[in-house]
Amino acid sequence: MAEKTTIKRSRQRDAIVAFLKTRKDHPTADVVYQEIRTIIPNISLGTVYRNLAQLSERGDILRLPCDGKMDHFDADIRPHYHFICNRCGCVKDMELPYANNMDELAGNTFDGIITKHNLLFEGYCKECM
Amino acid sequence: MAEKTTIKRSRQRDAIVAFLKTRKDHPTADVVYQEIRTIIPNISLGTVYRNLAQLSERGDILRLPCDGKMDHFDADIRPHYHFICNRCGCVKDMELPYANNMDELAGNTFDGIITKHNLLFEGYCKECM
DNA sequence: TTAAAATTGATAATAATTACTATTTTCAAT
DNA sequence: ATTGAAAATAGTAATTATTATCAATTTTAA
Repeated sequence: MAEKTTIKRSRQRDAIVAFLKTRKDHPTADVVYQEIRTIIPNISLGTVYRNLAQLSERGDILRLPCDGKMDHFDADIRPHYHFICNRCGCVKDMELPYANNMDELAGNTFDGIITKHNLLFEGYCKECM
Repeated sequence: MAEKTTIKRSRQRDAIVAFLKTRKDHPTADVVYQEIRTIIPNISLGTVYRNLAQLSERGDILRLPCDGKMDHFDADIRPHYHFICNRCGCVKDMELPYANNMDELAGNTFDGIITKHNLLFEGYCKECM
């Protein structure tokens, strides 16, 4: 039952995490791939996808769904909201306080269990205005 | 400049809108396709995608992005929030009041223009609990 | 009725992501 | 340090959802 699975470190995964920590712009999988390739030239794109998925499932990074566009990834795991520019596609942090009680509040009027919420703002960033 | 484009009605598009209006569960494009096929057997999947895109761009229906899963479509165009079940994937309406001032509020702490926001709740529906 | 433009069905193409598999790497127990 | 089982990888193939293409059909204003 309890699928015990030992996690072993890898140079590739360490590099992905280290790279994400240097960036504030929440790169996509393909950007991570291109950048890591400058360090580990023969890393596979599948490896990048696999590790981004594993890391976000473990809670070591955040996966940011962006309304149909490609997911972005964030090494800052503190819950916070994001903005996506409809022109250039950049993703930025919002300074709004995170609504910790939002799920509980929403649950009061919902027949089921609410485990989380995702709030994404859209518009145009200052560079695109 | 102003791309004036006359819209002509079509049996296929009328059928898609009519179908969506009979449903409260916000179907995906492929569900729309399967259902419309019982009325118009040789309708093309491309036609369904094309019309769902056109209709949502015109504001006649809502496109609901669902955190990486397939988009769902809603004939009820009054702004409201949604929930997606992480087990069965169903999408349901939330009864929460829509925050009309959210974009303006968020704009106060953001250097750019915010045109809209998308709030999606996740968890388990009552059938899946 | 007619003709220009929108729409369609059928199919091909694309883009993003996942699956597969033989090989390599990691690491706990010797 | 050595070993061996499990995890991870590179490279590639396959899949999935969606969009593009285009000749033929349909719509609608004049």
